[in-house]
Amino acid sequence: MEHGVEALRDLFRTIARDMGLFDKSEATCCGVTTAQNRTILELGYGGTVSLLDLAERLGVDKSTMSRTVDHLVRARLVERKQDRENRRYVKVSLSEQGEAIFREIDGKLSRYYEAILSAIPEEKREQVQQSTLLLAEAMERVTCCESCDE
Amino acid sequence: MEHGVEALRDLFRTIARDMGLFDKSEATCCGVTTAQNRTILELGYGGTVSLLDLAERLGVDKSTMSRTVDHLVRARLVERKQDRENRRYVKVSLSEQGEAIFREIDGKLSRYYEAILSAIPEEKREQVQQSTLLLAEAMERVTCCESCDE
DNA sequence: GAATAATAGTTGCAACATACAACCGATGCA
DNA sequence: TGCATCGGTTGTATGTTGCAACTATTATTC
Repeated sequence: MEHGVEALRDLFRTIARDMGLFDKSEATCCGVTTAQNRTILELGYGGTVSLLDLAERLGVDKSTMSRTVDHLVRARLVERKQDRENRRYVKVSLSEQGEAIFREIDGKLSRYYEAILSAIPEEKREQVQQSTLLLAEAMERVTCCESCDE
Repeated sequence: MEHGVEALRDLFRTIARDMGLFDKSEATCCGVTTAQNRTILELGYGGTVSLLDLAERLGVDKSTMSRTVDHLVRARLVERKQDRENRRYVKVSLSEQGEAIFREIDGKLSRYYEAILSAIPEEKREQVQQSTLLLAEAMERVTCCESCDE
């Protein structure tokens, strides 16, 4: 079990690396930067959200988020709307063109994960999927209960 | 199996998100940026490498790499040395202080993955580790054989 | 062996990402 | 009514990113 940590870490290093590379290629293919890509995905999956919400989900400062949204608005991919109920809030959502880009990226992602699944021996797929779920749950529990400096 | 792709993608979204957040916190905790952090890790695990090699592994342009190394050299964490055999090459390696930072980050990573493993039911750990290996192998095969636009 | 090509790296440039701090307007609370 | 808080934006400074042009070094070709 002890040496297993090292192995797990190594594996995650390659996984993170591969995901990062795909992330980049996927973004540049669609003519957006990776930060913009992540924003589009978050909006595509999560629907309309406030700017601060968006910043929190992506783990960036609200000022950074504001400017990334600026770029996307200028590119006509995203729309800013003031919330009528509470005028402090800015509701951010995908435009028509933004939705199109989202569907394109989403399709790329589906094909990517489809390819990964296909590359796993058929009789192992069930096990891998179940394990991925366990892993995701474990990570969720760890990241939300742990500060960085202890 | 078909709906499994969607599930897998969703899981990976949360995994990628959590890893990204940890990546960031781990870097800022040690006083370096995430790009610098990745560079330090690559040098720590991979030893002395050429600049172009480093750029390729991290998936960035050589100019970007050159400048990131600049910053690390200025911060005394990394050393540049011309290769005597072939004077075109620049050998990049961690300095004494760079090694120290690396060990610090490496320790953080170990504790992180240790925590994740601990958060997985004991009787499932073996399975999860095996699955992670399968997944990493599958991703490796997919990313290296696939262009982004098909 | 000299001309040429290819390779490794650096630098100029322009755009974007990033965080912190200061600020502004809107809302909540006392 | 006045103060605090909250959501966002803007100023500032630094880092990241890629493309293209450049230098220096090595390999190739004739």
